[in-house]
Amino acid sequence: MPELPEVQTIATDLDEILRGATIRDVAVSFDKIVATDIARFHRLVQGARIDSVKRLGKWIRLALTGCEGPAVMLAHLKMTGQFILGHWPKKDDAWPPHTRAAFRLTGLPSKGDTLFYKDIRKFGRLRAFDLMELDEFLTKLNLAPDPFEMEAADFHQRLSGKKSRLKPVLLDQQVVAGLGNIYVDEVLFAARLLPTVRANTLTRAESGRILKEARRILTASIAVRGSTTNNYQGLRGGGAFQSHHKVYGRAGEPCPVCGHPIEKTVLAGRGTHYCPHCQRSSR
DNA sequence: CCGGTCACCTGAGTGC
DNA sequence: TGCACTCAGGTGACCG
Repeated sequence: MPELPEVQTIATDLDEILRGATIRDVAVSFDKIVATDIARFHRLVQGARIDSVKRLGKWIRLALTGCEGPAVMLAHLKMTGQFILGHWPKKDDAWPPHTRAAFRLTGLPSKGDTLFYKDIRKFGRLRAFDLMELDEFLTKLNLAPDPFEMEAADFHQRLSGKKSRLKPVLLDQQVVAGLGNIYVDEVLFAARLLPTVRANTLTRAESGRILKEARRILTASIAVRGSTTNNYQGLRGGGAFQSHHKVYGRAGEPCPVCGHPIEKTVLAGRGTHYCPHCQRSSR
């Protein structure tokens, strides 16, 4: 579901609400959602204080202080994961629909005492680590910096090492973190480059344009709490950036720049939207 | 290294 | 109404 702006919105909200709270109870109702050893997950998380919540690419990172010292919970929402605040169910009450895990907290300002992790499609994953394990995991993940953290020269260098088309390269979280299917299409439209262009053929001006447009679009989206299509709900409702999408989800509609109908194809297995008139392979 | 396909899952929308 | 089919904001594994 979420890409950088949506994850940023969620992490910022969670940080504000959860910072300083303590996790009193943990319940996991779908075991596969926890991708590290589940008994250890409980040991690391139960009783821990939440020190901060931050975004890392499309990951959410909760810094914890538990009985065994510092720990970290990483969450990846994949397509349909959500964090929602609510109330710990009384004895026989059911969990809210699609609840996969729940964290009962003390020290919350209001709005309930429980953080629910919901996930319709069950693709999302929660992990808990001590700091050494985290280091090991992040090394394996090899996550690239996001567009705000990356210099233009570094970005150009990374693209110049890839023979593939721009679409799959920009989706690759080891090349640049945070972009997903919506924002890649939007960024390439703004940068006036076709998604089929080979990444290693770009000039510095072209790669610079991609990075600049990525920052501009992501910033604009964060300012309105991200894009909402189907399932995304932040802690305070959905975002509004979908109404600013120029090509994503607009196949057949006129291009906002030239009026030519927006086309949709499949590239790298993903629906890909573009204007064949405004977007070119070079120049 | 690259591209294509599938797997992981559920639900919404569409067309007959 | 019911059914079959397609598609969905992500990623990882597998194969040629």
